[in-house]
Amino acid sequence: MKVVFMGTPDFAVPVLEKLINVHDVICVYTRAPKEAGRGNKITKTPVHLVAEKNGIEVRVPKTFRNEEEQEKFKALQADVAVVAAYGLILPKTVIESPKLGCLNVHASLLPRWRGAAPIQRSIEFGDKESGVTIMQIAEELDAGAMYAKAAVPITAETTGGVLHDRLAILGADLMLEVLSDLPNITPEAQDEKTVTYAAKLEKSECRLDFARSAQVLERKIRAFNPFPAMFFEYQGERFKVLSADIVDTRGRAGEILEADGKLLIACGEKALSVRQIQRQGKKAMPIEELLRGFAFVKGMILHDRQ
RNA sequence: CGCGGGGUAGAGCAGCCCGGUAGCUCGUCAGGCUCAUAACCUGAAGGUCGGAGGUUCAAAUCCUCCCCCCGCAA
Repeated sequence: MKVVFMGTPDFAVPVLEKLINVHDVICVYTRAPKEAGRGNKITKTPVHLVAEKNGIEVRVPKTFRNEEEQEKFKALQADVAVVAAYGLILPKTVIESPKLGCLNVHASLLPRWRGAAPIQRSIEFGDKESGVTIMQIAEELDAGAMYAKAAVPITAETTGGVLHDRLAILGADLMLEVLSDLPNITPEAQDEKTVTYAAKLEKSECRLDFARSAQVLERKIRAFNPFPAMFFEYQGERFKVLSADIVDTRGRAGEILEADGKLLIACGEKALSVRQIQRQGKKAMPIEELLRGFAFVKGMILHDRQ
């Protein structure tokens, strides 16, 4: 099939790569390169790089609102468009242009967790499972009828990063399955009553608020590992906490209960024993390693707000 | 030229500002103690202080350039 692919971040890469193996990807749309990272260097998107490597035409329109861009899309005469975390709103004319429509892969079991950060939110809110959904693109965000879903369990060890990578591959495989039998599948409408929304991740929610319970914080730490990562400040330095265990101990919220061999911090309810930590300017490491050369003062209170 | 931190023994850190025999915690090895142990005691090995120049009687430390890692902001 003649496929147009639209996607931007790492999550979209496995889908694109698998599509290239099986179908005729005639054009790739992605977000325009922009200044990013240290030094603010111009950086192409992960999808952009993969497309280039495979010699596929890359288009980076800023918007689809103008007719010219819409016409250019139609002129491709694609059989189907596959969209994965593209980041641009598609107007109706574009959605309806490919013969078999536009398919989207979304990293949740819709209608739960429509929106920007479904992977992290599912872990943060203690869901027992997550998954991917292949659906039609509709004008309303993530609201299209569903072709297929695949679920994966969320365990006490599931981090945002691990789940992200797993769903990216699962989504890619499921997308290919659906494409192979597309005309014979009848999409199922989403139950609007059970819709939830996954708000995008904000830096402001990454500061550890030790007044909250250890359970809530541990889930957030796990969901936000490795990115954007929860952190606390100690003597003006920032420390990311990549993983932690819940310990049944009490203390004043934010108090360093132990700092020798382990780092135990009291929370509003129970306490957190830090496992993986990253000091600013340093690499992530097990807490025991940092503690061999760096001393936290026992009894000090880590404030949630400065 | 976005802002900033860092590269010192296998690991984690101090020392650098105010040049003068390279140090701490852990690990490793050997021995001792112990019913025993990730415990304790004694001893040992292990470093061209990221690289290259420069200043100096003398550079981990001061100056210049380069390489690598990371945090922040976008």
